[in-house]
Amino acid sequence: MLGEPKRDRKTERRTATRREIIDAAWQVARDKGLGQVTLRDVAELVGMRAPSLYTHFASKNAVYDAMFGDAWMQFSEHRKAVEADEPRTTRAAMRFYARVFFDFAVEFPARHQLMNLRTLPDFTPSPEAYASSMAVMEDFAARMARHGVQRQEDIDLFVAMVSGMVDAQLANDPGGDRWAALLDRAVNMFADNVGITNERKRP
Amino acid sequence: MLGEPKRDRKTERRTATRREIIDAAWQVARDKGLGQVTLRDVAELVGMRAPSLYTHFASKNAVYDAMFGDAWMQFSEHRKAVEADEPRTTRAAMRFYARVFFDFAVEFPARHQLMNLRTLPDFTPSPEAYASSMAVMEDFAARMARHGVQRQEDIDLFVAMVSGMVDAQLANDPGGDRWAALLDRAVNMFADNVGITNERKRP
DNA sequence: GTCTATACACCGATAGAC
DNA sequence: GTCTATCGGTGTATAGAC
Repeated sequence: MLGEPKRDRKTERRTATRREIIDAAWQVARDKGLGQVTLRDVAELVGMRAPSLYTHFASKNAVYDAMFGDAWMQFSEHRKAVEADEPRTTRAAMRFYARVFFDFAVEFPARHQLMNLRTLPDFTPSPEAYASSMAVMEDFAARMARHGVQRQEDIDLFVAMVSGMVDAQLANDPGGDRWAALLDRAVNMFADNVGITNERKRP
Repeated sequence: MLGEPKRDRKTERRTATRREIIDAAWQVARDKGLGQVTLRDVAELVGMRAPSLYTHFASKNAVYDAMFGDAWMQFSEHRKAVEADEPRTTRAAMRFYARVFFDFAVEFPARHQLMNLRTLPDFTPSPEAYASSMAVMEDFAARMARHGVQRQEDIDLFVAMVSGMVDAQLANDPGGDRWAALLDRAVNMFADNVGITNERKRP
């Protein structure tokens, strides 16, 4: 009797197709906006008809859900990719965290909208997709803890502040740097508030 | 010969109908979400057919534009209505400004989305509508100036921070108070940063 | 199993009768 | 000024070809 093949080629093909569909959806979102993603446009980019997408996703919101999880995965990988540049002193590290998040968000507003706002009709991330968001937040909290910032309220304040800078930048000065130029100051303001008194190094 | 009538009854009726349409659109936005506003639903609420709305507005985005201007008018009037409660000391006044804005936004997320985010497909406020937003901001800047906060960057930082708290509250803890409870702390953090050293009174 | 063809209900918008 | 009729486009669903 033959054993099972080492690799399940059928499953591999399915996940590859899902990957293609998600990438196509990102491209449409980047070109036309998050809310302007239509299944017909996505299907055309991957060389299919719109109804065929239902073979791979149960609904359009299921595509959004996969994109939500994917976006936080992207951020997680991007953070790892720039990890070598992370400064060793506390305040500089915090400015770095904020800048990485800010630039990532502003570079692709539709993705930021999906990740950090709840403006899509009838879409709420599934628990599985939300988990990838939580993983990033917990990783961030751990880094902040190493700098002596332990409390959840501190993390919440930092995140809301940086995200607010992003939204102000996108809504009131798209393409400019009016709020980007204020980001370092905002982080220093936060560092003062949580009692970071010097540029002490991490252990 | 008869002179012109003192009041233009036809114009009055037209503006009254526009008012009815805008109010109906707000009701739909509150019930179903900003992006779920359909001309058919709005028309039904005012007792008309959808195409008849085009007699009063050139497009659906023209309705959104009128709502945008109306929303900032609403905030302006609400601010005046609570003016008597404004504390006389600087930090308390700033906490008050933030709280008034925060509560106004959280009470009606769809309105906040229209006022402070740019997530509606193909909608950008017209210069006329944006002017009512600018008027509110200039009034706010004047109040902050009386407390010794003069620079535009300071105002920008304050606004982005408070708006960020609103979005974090709506996206990550809808109906709760996780970020609402951090608002006073955020304002005090800002006051420290701009050098408000005491609870000095306004002149 | 995967995809195509087709249909449905709804959307914003326009044309033209009255 | 409001109506009916209608257009192209949308998300969704199902039947059936291969």
